[in-house]
Amino acid sequence: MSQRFIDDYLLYLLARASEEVSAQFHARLKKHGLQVPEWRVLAALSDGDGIKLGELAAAALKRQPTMTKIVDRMERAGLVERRTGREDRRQVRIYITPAGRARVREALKDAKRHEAGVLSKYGAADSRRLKAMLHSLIEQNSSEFSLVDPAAD
Amino acid sequence: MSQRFIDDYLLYLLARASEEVSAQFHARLKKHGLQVPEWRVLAALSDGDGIKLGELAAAALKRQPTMTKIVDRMERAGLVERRTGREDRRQVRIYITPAGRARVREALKDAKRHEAGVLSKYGAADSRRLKAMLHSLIEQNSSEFSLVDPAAD
DNA sequence: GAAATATATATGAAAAGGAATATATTTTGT
DNA sequence: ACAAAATATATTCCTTTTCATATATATTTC
Repeated sequence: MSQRFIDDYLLYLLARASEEVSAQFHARLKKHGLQVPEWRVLAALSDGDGIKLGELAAAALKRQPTMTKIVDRMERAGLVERRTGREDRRQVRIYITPAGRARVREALKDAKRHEAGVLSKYGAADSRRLKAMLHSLIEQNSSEFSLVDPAAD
Repeated sequence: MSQRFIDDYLLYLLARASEEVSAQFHARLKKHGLQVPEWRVLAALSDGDGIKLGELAAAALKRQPTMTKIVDRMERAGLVERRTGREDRRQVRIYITPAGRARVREALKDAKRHEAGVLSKYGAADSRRLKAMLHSLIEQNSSEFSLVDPAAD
């Protein structure tokens, strides 16, 4: 048992667990020709089109100016498209294209398979408990403002 | 209850929980004049000097070339110093300076206070369970190779 | 013991990210 | 209706990180 502060420090454990668990899957994303933020954007859009750019930034754990650039890239690549909001013309709503949908399909399968693999080491009850804890941490610690500017490091 | 895939997807919950919980503390780090990677380096060194640069990269969840540059900055700022390994002269061992130790002291207090605040919403038993789960995820999913190149995204 | 291989860190060009600010649109107060 | 404030996104400029590769030292092999 290590005595180092960081080895039992919640924030470090969360960051490290996220890194370690994600690493394998993120390697697979490359084979689908997707960067991590692109994957998150497509995954978010795949069950609900027409999200505002700012909301998409929050969903993908990026800041708004960063998301502008990500969407620029993805629009050039033909994966998503921008449409100006009909009611509020300041808004930019993002839609997934057929090409985007095709690209994300296999990645989604991989994601589900990978998640099942990770959780298979724990029982259904423990898996539920883990997710419940994470949900709770997210709710308890997300400031309302973080919707637009999520990772105010 | 949201039905979106990502809202119950383990990798997303981990990343988001890490972001949300860390955001408040990372804001405080700024007031200590520390960037997140710098904080992680000092925190790691504060309970065990003389870590190899590569190990430090793994501890701070960065890649080795990135850590070279972080240490460059921190060395210029007088927070750490490099010493060539005595046995193996390829190695570079990193040591915290008195200035570095002084700088990290208050941040460590803040970190402990903040962690206690986050966990206070859960009982001692649940807190232990959460940390145990995270430890388990880290162990189960860390490839040996990831020590040198941790976040092989 | 010299050549080949492995390991640890450094470097440089390019990409990504962040803070601050600009622009466009909508809302609010009077 | 008009100016001021608020909101949504884009742009600019600068710092940080990454990828690929180079360099230096160690180890192994023949």
